[in-house]
Amino acid sequence: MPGRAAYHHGDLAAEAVDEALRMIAADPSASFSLRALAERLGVAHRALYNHFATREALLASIAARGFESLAETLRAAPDAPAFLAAYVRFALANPGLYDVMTQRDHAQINAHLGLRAGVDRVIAVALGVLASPGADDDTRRREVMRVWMVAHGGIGLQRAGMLRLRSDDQFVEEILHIAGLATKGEKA
Amino acid sequence: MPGRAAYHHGDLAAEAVDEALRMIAADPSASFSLRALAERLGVAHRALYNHFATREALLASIAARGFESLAETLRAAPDAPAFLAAYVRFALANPGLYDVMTQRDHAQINAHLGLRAGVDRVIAVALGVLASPGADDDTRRREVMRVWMVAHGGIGLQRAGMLRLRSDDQFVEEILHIAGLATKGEKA
DNA sequence: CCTCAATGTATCCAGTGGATACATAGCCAC
DNA sequence: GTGGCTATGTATCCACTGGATACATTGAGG
Repeated sequence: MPGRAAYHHGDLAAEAVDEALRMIAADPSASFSLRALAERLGVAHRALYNHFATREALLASIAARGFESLAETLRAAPDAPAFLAAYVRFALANPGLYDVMTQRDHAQINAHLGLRAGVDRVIAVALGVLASPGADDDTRRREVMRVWMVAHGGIGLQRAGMLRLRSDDQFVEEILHIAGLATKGEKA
Repeated sequence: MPGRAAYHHGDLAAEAVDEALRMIAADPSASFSLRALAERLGVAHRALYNHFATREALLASIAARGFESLAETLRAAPDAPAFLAAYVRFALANPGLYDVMTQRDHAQINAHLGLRAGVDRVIAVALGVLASPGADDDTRRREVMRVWMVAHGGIGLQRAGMLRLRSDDQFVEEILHIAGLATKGEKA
């Protein structure tokens, strides 16, 4: 449980998440290991279990931080094309983190308070930028989901090498086109 | 490599892929293990390495079979809504396999011949069903990519529990709506 | 028959997530 | 103070993983 001050180490829970984020950013392809994290923190690997019940719980906390960070990034987007571009660039710039964020198990998202909150913040920002102000809730939700699905799916396909696009810049331009949010003439 | 007839076991390579598909279908959440597979085949776990250089190579072969199977399923779809519905249902019905298919590494897809071929077959079918016959290649490709991105992204979000849709049927109906493909009597 | 390469086996290794048992350190009640 | 309580961290073990090396078996072709 965070919030507790320093006993031996000084808030190990927070430091663990910080260091894990650094490790994941440094080498997204390497699978994240509790032992490697513990070694970097100069701590017995078992110490982490005093703060996170399982490895998955730690990953959920990392994901939560990722969604907070993503929401903050997206909040700067003035319109739909900027939103989509920012989302895609975040995912491509932080592939390991994006995986941790989006590959959590169904149940975990609702179980982990911070994670649920992070996801909801992203959705809230999206509703503000992407949805038509006057429309009913169902329509607004669908407008958001459409962009989200295109973005999430496009990222997955791009990273899997299914698309034949060379650079990430090219991909961003292309996905704006595909989503119907062309950079010049754009619709809702 | 395959093609070789029975020495001790009878084509172990083919049997390994078959049995692996069964295991993945039986328990998608369980992480696939070479030892468990070998035990089911009644063979030393190291024997598999005589046919597949690494675990990833085996997974690539599994993915190739998955794409073949998917292409065959999709070929029956008469129009775009049916195509999208069939794709989504395939993924939701075979979650473990779909993960193996879509989470291969970029380089692997082009390295593994069968895998590349399987992906291309799916794309070919998609072009036939989803693209406007008269349009130029860029437009046709984008039409396919748009549906593919919505499908792939939607599946990922649904499975991650990001959407709030209860049943898979509900999800199929919703994604047809979101993709702008009418929801009249379609069912797979 | 006899060689030889393909195939399968035995055994080892380092690394993993996780569990149990124990040591330590700070806080509070007395 | 002091003694206990609980949160924290450590030591050690376990079953399991992917992978490597060394060896046994098998069957086909000379």
